[in-house]
Amino acid sequence: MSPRRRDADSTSTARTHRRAELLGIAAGIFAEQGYAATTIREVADAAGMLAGSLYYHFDSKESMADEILSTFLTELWESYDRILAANKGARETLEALIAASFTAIDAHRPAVVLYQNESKHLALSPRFAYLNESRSRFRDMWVGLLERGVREGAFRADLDVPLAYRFIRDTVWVAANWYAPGGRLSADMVAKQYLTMILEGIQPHPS
Amino acid sequence: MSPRRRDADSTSTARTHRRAELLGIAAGIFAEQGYAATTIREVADAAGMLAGSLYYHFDSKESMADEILSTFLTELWESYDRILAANKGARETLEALIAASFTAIDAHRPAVVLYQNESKHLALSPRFAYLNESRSRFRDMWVGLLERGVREGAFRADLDVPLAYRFIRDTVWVAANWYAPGGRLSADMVAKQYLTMILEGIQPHPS
Amino acid sequence: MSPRRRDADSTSTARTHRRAELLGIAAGIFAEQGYAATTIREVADAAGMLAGSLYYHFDSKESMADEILSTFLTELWESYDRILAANKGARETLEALIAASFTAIDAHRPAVVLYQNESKHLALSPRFAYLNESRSRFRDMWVGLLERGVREGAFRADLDVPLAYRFIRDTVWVAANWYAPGGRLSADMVAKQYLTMILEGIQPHPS
Amino acid sequence: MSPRRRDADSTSTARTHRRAELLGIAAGIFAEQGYAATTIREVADAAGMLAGSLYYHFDSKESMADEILSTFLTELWESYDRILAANKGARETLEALIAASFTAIDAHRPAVVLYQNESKHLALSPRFAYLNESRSRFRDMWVGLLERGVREGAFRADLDVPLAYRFIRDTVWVAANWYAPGGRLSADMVAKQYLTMILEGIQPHPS
DNA sequence: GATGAATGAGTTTTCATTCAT
DNA sequence: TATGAATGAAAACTCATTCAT
Repeated sequence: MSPRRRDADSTSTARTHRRAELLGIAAGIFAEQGYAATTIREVADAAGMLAGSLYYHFDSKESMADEILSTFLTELWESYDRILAANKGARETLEALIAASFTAIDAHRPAVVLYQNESKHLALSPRFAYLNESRSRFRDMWVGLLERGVREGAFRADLDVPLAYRFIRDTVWVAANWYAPGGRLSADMVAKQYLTMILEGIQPHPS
Repeated sequence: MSPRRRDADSTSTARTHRRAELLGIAAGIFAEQGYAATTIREVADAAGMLAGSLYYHFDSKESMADEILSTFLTELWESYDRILAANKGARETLEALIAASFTAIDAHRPAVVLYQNESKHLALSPRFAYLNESRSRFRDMWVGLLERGVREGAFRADLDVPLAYRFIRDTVWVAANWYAPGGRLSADMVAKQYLTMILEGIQPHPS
Repeated sequence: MSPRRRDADSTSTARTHRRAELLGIAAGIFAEQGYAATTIREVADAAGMLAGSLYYHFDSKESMADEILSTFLTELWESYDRILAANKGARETLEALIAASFTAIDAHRPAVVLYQNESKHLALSPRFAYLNESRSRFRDMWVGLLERGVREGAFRADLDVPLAYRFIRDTVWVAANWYAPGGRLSADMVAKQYLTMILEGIQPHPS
Repeated sequence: MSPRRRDADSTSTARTHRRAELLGIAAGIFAEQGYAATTIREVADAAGMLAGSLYYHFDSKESMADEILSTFLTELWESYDRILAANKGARETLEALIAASFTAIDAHRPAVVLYQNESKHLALSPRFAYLNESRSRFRDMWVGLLERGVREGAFRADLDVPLAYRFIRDTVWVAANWYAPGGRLSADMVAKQYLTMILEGIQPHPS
């Protein structure tokens, strides 16, 4: 509206875009090589600029990882919260959560790999305290869901819930390490297959 | 010949012991913090010596990782080969392989974590070519086993074998990240539970 | 000639004003933090602009220091030269010089601090040769004055003139580090007190 | 006594010596060029080693400044405290404090210059909080002494004590900027001359 | 006049490694 | 066997400066 408004908007939008672009590049390399093993220069090279120039956009290497992870987790929890709010049965909820997780892997594969591989060390620094919080919420969500499912008869009565929680959590997220968007299997198909294996196992049905 | 012969022998044994001890310390820190994020000084500190002193025992940081990984893989394959040589049915073989894997996790947890997290990057260097070989053998073993199981009717006919291979591989090895020797569940018990989940899933049996 | 002539004039005046304003800001920060420890960005922030924008006004960081110092020294010497031209007795001249110095501190405190702290290093570069010239003139002026005062009986006969020169010089200029314009004591009052201490010391008069 | 005792001692002594030596070199360059304008490489060059090697001895550039300043201040206060404990009259105490200050300048000239030029900025960081404490104690000591002297009739009744405190403080410490150990005037002689100027001024005695 | 994005040279710092003792 | 002191290469980061818009 104001004559300067469009400028301000386009500028701020452009900056946001550039940041996102650079973070995408960084996330890819962090995921591929590991955070500690990646140098700022490698990221800058991939972005077509000099190492120092990255510091115009970001405070530090750590703040890049921070932004990658927090952005990813925010989006992830939005999708999880939507599912939980739907208040479906245990089985359907589990199904939706797993599908959402594979959708997240599809959309943010490098961020997932980074989270998977580095969150343990990063969480030691106060700046990354939210990683621990997220982990707790995650555990509570799954354990709660599994316990409800056992009560409701959706899951086996003799399920070791804490163990099953880890089983599912690991199994799903580690898939980010090999999942290739655009490969033989789409995220949806992998999700469906994994769901079947998790629910019914790999043995033939006795029925 | 030398009057110190007996001494020399005992020294050499002691040296072997010391190496193993140091490698155990190194593996623990590598696993905890990541290989690239761990400094030689941290390892030396934990061993109660100065950084330079480690070089009396080892050529380089890389050679420590090398020795940790190759020792672990050698042992692992010995146990796998024994199982494969027994020529049991697909289901029993899978059962034994998973049990052996958890036994390995129990005995070499840091090495497993190191393998899990770093083998991808390390394998790029020729020195670690054996990592790739092991990975291939591993995949062939599992894919072969699963295909045989499908043929024999031990596993579901509609199993996506490559996917199931990854499912099992990831699920088992990632457990090293949280498994605590001496915790609530022994390696054997975790193996049994995981086996049930892998074979039958988490749903109640329709039977 | 040009139809924008009047504009151009007012613009040029405005430019001069803006320069002076920016130099004032820069001088303040240089004085507070030290020249080397101050970044162009800090100056720009304080001026409400971006670092690059300062380069529209000034060639370089060095040229800012240059302009701050040369402006200050030019004014200072004008006031000194007026005093020297009056050809008064040694005591009265000293009195006037000290008063003028405190007036300069009052008017150009940051410039004085900058001169005090940085002239030694800056003077190494040819661009700042005038700092050395000023220093020499300064010394000659004071040593000459003190020697004359000793000859005329205005100052103690046993005065170590080079030492007294430094004593006075340091004592006066270093006051810039704590003098606060608008504080308890005006520049005039500080000058008077300092003059008394320099002339008569802090002991009571035996008279 | 113990066979390893001599080794341990000589080692630790050697390290202390080396540290002190390096700190002396660093202090000299810091004083000459300013702390911020001095690079670690310059210090290392002067010490005949590579920049990185300095980090075997010191954590950071800042910690070098820290150690230089704290060592100096500790020694300075030891000498001041000895004087204050003697409980002499105001004039004699002032005399002794000024002499002690010039002795400190003689022994630790670079540290004094560093303190003089950089303590204001450094004191902003919590690590250098002791600089502010020292400054307060310093002011209290001098103000107390001057007030006592005025009461006892040792100093002029109309003395502006806070101003006189600054006058003396600055006058003495700034001398570190030009004082050359081994020059025309020894520290003792400078102290004596300064003391005369401070007590009696530069005018001839009316007596 | 000012911005936003970059450069490039330099800074502090890190760290695997070496080596005389 | 281990220490203490260093090396040297590379890391993260800084900052004065440039320039198209």
